[in-house]
Amino acid sequence: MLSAKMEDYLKAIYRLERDGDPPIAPSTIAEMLDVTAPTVTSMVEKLADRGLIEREKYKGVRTTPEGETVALEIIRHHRLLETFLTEQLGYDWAEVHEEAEVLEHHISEEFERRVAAVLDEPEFDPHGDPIPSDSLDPIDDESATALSEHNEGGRVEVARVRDRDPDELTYLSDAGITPGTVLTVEEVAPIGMVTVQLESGSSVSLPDHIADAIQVRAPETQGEDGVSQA
Amino acid sequence: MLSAKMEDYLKAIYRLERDGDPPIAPSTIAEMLDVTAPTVTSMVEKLADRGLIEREKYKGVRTTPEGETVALEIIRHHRLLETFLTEQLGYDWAEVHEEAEVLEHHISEEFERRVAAVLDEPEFDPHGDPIPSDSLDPIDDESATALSEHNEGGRVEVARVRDRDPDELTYLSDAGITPGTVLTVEEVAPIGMVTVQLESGSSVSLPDHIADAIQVRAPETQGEDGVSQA
DNA sequence: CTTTTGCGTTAGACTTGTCTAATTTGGTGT
DNA sequence: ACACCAAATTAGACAAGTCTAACGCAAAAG
Repeated sequence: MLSAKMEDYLKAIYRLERDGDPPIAPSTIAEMLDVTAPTVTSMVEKLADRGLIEREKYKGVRTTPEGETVALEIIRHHRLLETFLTEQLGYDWAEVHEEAEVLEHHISEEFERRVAAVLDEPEFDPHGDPIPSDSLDPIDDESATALSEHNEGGRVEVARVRDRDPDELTYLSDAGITPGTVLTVEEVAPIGMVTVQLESGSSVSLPDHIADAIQVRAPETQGEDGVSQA
Repeated sequence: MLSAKMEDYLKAIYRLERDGDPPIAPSTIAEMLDVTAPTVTSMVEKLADRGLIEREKYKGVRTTPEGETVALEIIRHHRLLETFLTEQLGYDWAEVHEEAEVLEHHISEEFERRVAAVLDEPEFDPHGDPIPSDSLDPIDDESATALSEHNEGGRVEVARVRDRDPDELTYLSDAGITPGTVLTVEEVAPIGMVTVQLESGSSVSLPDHIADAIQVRAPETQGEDGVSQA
């Protein structure tokens, strides 16, 4: 059996592979998990022994297919739990991350199955992140672009919000911005700020680091066709 | 913060106090938790240092009020989870114990509150065990008697089933015996077996160890007054 | 082609929870 | 009162996961 810690490392490595490029340097892992470099060295040795990552000394690591499957399993747990907490227990999207971060390591496969069934096999979590399927096939993550890359006048739909800061998430949902929200880029100020206009007409200004975290795509062509992820 | 292990010891000690009498001997704790005696010695030292139990060397331990509160908190988590798993996720009462045994250590206070609210502040879990209130006051456990102590002809209502063996629990629920079931003692055989008759007319024979685990009380005088725990 | 410098690894220690083996304690039986 | 026995404690070891300090590699700078 894998420990919760090993699962955390695997999840972190997988995430870093998705963003940057393999191999992933120990220092990067250390920073993400807030541990020291020697701690990472000893843990990656263990994961490599188990065949969950490939390791090249002094270079870095990359997940093996088995390691990727483990990471996807944990991510599936995490996102199912986040969805469950919001839909069934009335949590706000700002609160769910922390709770899911702990529980993801402790639920059984039975629990996973039953939650997925109760939620009707959801495909996206409350932040718009895709939930890996039961078969744990790799997910394609890259169909959306950051809001910060769009120019004034662009009309887009929020796909995902890659921010886990509770205050910032609460601010966004209070402002009416959640996955599915359609908005227009009103102004890109040169001082590190983007102002968007919602369909309700209200304007919201966002600092760059938040505009970076908001992933958007072309709006649903129109109307309610029922396949929106919200 | 308390580790999951410390919580397990506290819960075990509290349970043993409820059954037998304090002080609780280390060997008893060791057996319940399936660890060796020296392991218990070192753990009770730690718990005593933290003020959660009182310890008399070579005698045994007893919980302090703070220790009791911790135990009740974990028991509340456990029983709320068992109730939640059956009512909201469709688990069978035979399956819930194991899952709750793990999760009880990992849910937040927020999760506890929300589950309790969704379930409308339940007072009993699926096995008929009382759920400690939010204020964690000690619960009185002793209003019921074992089915095995009743004589032929006695008519009783099942209050709790203190058995966690999945096969036995499945057998009982398949036979129609769950908390709230009214039954009559049909025969007490001298070979370690009790036969009861359900209101449906069907008879069920039970070995002593199961009849010991079934706690009963005088049936609700009659009719549906809505305060039954089922 | 050598030196520097940053990052990674090695060495060694600490904590938690566990074990086995050895020793001590306290009550029992004669 | 003494010996004995069962149970508890002490002693010492180990695995997991972490740290700090010391050392070594390898790529960049000159």
